[in-house]
Amino acid sequence: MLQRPRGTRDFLPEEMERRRCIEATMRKVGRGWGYREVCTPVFEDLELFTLRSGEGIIQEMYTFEDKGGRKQALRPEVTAPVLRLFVNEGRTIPKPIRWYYFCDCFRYERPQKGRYREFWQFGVELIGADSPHAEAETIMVADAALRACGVSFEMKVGHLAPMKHLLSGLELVFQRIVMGYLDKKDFDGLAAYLASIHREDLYDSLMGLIACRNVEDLFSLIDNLPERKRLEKVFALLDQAEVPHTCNFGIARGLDYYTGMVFEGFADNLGAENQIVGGGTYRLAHLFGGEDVGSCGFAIGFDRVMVSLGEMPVPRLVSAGVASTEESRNYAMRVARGFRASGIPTTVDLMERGLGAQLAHLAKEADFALIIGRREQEKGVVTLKNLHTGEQKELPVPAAIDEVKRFGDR
RNA sequence: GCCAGGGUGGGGUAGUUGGACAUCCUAGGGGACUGUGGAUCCCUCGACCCGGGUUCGAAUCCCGGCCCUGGCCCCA
Repeated sequence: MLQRPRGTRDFLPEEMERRRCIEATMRKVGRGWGYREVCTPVFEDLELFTLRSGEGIIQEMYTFEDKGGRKQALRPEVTAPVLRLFVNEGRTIPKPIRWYYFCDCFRYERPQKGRYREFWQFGVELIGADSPHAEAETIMVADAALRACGVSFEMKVGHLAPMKHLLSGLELVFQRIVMGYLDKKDFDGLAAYLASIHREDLYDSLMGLIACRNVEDLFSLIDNLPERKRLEKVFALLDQAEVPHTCNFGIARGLDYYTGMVFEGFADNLGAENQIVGGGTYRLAHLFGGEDVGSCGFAIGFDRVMVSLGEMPVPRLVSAGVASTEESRNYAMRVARGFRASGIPTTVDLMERGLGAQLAHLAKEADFALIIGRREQEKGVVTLKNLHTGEQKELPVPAAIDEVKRFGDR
């Protein structure tokens, strides 16, 4: 038998309803902060992603050559496509640009809990602004989105400037290696590496830096940081907005295009793959031939949010189904049309079953049964049966519709 | 790429010191039943992950692969 590709998932209606509900919550938060949805192709020129992240990522992407010989890739993330979109079409849009997206992405990696080869990301990009207010807003939106969904998480906020300041005496390649060790929390490896390049002196200050838990700690360690004012402002804004967070100046985010504030959020109840959001301030547009605009953004791992939330109940549309005798079928169809026109999902029997069997089936799927036979047809009414309580009464169609609506969505 | 544990009808399971038609529940389909049946009765569909090997005989033992679940690595 054919099976679905490794690392992918099928979703049955119940789970889809749960996913759509959470998705709608995220969209609503994004929209509420003034972000509007954009959509980019599911595949792009491979170069778009290697420009952003380096050749090394090719082995973790779904790549292919199209019939014209072009090297293509399924998108492994959405920031690069959105910035490409900005460079192509966004130049004349007034800044700052607030965009959000909800897209599926693809990575060829070994699947495990919270990691799939096809996964969904909700993210925002704030293009053309990287002020402290912009940086703070980005974190606030991420926080609001996760909070609205009911996720329990911890937000760690940092800034690249202090670390770059400490490492300013090193060449860029060495800086990256050091930041790699710090990102992995491999302190033994770090010490060994620093020794190998004869910069043991950096070890203590680096360890001091990552031990900082607030800006006061930080500036007692480094008092001549040029970015001091803006950094203080970001954290002050977060405090004023009462966005819970911890400071962590060891966040390196492993990429060169991040330029300032960086942040990561971790779900409280997940295993190895517990990072549910990541973002920061970056400069990327110039790589794609655009103007060099500062931007901020984040991406939420939607599937991890779903894993973290578990099996929560979701409001469901109240639904009805017609149980009718064959002779009254035409009248029943008319009644069903009226219910549907009022926004109530309504089914009719397709199996030519008896009235009893129709009711038996409806009891498993619907909230209300609309029993329709000769009696109802002659009087122009419907017998409305609440399938949860078993109560039933004869009502004119409009009154029956009101009754179902009054029952409300569950 | 590495480590551990697992794969029996659609879902959940019994059975593995090798031995007959592979157990049960549930879901699905058909019929009886024709104004209340989420019922009852009858019938039915449907599985040992794949490929080799050992053996008279393999769901059961061995090897390889695939997939699943965790973890490591990576994580844009």
